[in-house]
Amino acid sequence: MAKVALPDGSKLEVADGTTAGQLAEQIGTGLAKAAIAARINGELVDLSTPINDNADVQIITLKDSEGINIMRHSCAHVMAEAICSIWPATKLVYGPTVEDGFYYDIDLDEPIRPSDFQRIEEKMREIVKADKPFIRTEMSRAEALDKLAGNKYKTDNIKHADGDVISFYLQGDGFEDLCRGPHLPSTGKVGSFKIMSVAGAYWHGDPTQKMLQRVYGTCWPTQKDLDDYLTRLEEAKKRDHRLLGKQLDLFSFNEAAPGFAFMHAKGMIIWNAIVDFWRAVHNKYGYQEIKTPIILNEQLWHKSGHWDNYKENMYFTNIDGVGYAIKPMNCPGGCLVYKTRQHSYREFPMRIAELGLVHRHEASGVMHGLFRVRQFTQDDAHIYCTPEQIEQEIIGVIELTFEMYRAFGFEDFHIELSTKPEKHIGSDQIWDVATNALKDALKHKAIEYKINEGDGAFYGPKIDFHIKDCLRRSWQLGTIQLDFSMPARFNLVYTDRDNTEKTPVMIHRAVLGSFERFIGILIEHYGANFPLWLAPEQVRILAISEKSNDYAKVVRDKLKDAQLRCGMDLSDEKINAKIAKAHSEKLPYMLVVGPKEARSNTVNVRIRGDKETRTVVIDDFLRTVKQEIVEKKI
RNA sequence: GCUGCUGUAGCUCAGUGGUAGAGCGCGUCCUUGGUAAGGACGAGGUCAUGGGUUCAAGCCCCAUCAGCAGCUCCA
Repeated sequence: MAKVALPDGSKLEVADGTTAGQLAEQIGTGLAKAAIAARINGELVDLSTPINDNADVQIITLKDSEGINIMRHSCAHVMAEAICSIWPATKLVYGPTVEDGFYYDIDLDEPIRPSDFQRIEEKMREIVKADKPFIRTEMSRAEALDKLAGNKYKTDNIKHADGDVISFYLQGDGFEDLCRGPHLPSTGKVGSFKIMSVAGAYWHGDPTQKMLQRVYGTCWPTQKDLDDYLTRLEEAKKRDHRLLGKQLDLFSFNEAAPGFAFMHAKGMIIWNAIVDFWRAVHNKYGYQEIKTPIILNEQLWHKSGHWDNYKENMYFTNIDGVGYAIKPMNCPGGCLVYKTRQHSYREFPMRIAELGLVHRHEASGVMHGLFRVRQFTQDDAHIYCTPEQIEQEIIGVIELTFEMYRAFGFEDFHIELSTKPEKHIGSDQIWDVATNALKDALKHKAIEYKINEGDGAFYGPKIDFHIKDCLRRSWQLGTIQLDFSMPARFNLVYTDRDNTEKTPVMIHRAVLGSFERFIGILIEHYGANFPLWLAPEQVRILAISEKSNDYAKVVRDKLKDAQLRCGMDLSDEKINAKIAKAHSEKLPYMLVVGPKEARSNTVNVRIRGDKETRTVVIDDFLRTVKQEIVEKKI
């Protein structure tokens, strides 16, 4: 008999050789039915795995996230079988689970098209209906390599696998695939699925390798779960800043300037509101603001290291036969400003901000609305300080960053620390000092972070602040980069207490990152329902009929005098249509005015997303909304 | 940059080798109204661009440009 410990602490005795699946039956028929895999002594295994003595065993069901993932992975195998049966020339590569689904990379010369999805799904349904058991077989690494000799993808997978035991899974009596497992007991346990998309993906993520086809699918325990997921995707798409930006006339793009955004009047109102706020916060945190040229002599970029490390991303031009570059970063220009006069340690830390317009040549395939463009405005700053001041300054930047993010209602962001890349300037020792300074500051603020080895800027390590868009794609906002190299390259100096000249430390930092991207993120974050302080049109007055147009104008003038961004709908439409239109334009406040309101000097206030209305005197309305703007209420 | 898909009215999209379509929006007129879209009429097109096939191309073929999804890369 073998002793088994269950997650609730209870102990159970089972006969030697009992499998995890049989154990589930022993615990209860309900559990046995729901069981799809097990965790024995911390390791996820098939239900067919025998249990040895003194094992901790947990039966995994679809209620566990591991269970869902196992089902999705099994679904990937079902899809692989379906694809192989339709296109026998298919060579399978790798089929992992991802958030909300799975994909399978395949090597097949004939492109799979969205119009093929239906017949793949039909084939998959056949396989699921046949309820074929997943049968695991194991062999040694050498045997596996022998078995798959000639299959470069699978032998490569074996080489990357841990341990000496290599496993295969057979679905029924036909399709077999190399796989670590575990899997569902049989294909019948696969829930509701859908093929989502197909796209190219390099083998091993390496652009020099063959482009494979990556078929994405999703899989959920029930049809309702799948439907809910698809509905969620639809809802998310409605928040897409590219659609909302067009619908609400905020910005546009044109073939004449791919990757360069045209900001429209309404978009600029949001932009300027953010700039005003940004200036106020930076003033509070002791920053000065400068502006440097967009075009600078090529020699400067040789000196800064950009020529050697960033040239592929830069645009160049020529003035009177002399080479110039369009700046991709603001730091060299900032260094020139620093050098215009002497500096003392007494001035430090010197926090110099710049809303700098930079141009970077991005590959054509990576452009993405306002999130990835070729021209953007960075809310940049360079802090010049002594080595002793680094940690405190970084802490200050983190506090400023959090204060700004909070003002926009962002709570869900994560932080990454990136270390020395292959292409870099500066000694290893300098990199260690800089990296540790960033780590210490994060530790001091008790901030959790992820490390990205080799992802730093070429001049120093960095801390990045990331946020997710409506479709859960992650985007970088702010960044803090420590730089010991650029000040030396530009011979920046300050006079220290002991009257000797020393090289300052430079901290590059951006909080919102790029104004363009940040506005895109805000559009998705709010679903374009901007808080009052950001809304392009804060209030619209809707006249009941032409007879009330004059009163509407009186109200409008009063609100304009109070600095509110106020529009007026005097069109030849009924009030219902005016409300519907204002609603579709996501107006925060609608003021309906008719003869009644004109008589009493009031407005009937209708708040976005609220069916209730109330009538108030104009001055009361003004007081309330002005307070809401001052508070930046979200 | 790579793989695949897409490109038709301001927007969203139908369109089967043989006369260019709808809804919304826009303009004019009617309507003068009370809380999420009143009615009539009208204007609006180099079917992305350039080649090719064909008696005939929005539709088929090739190239280019742009967009979308993903990969790689990045704020």
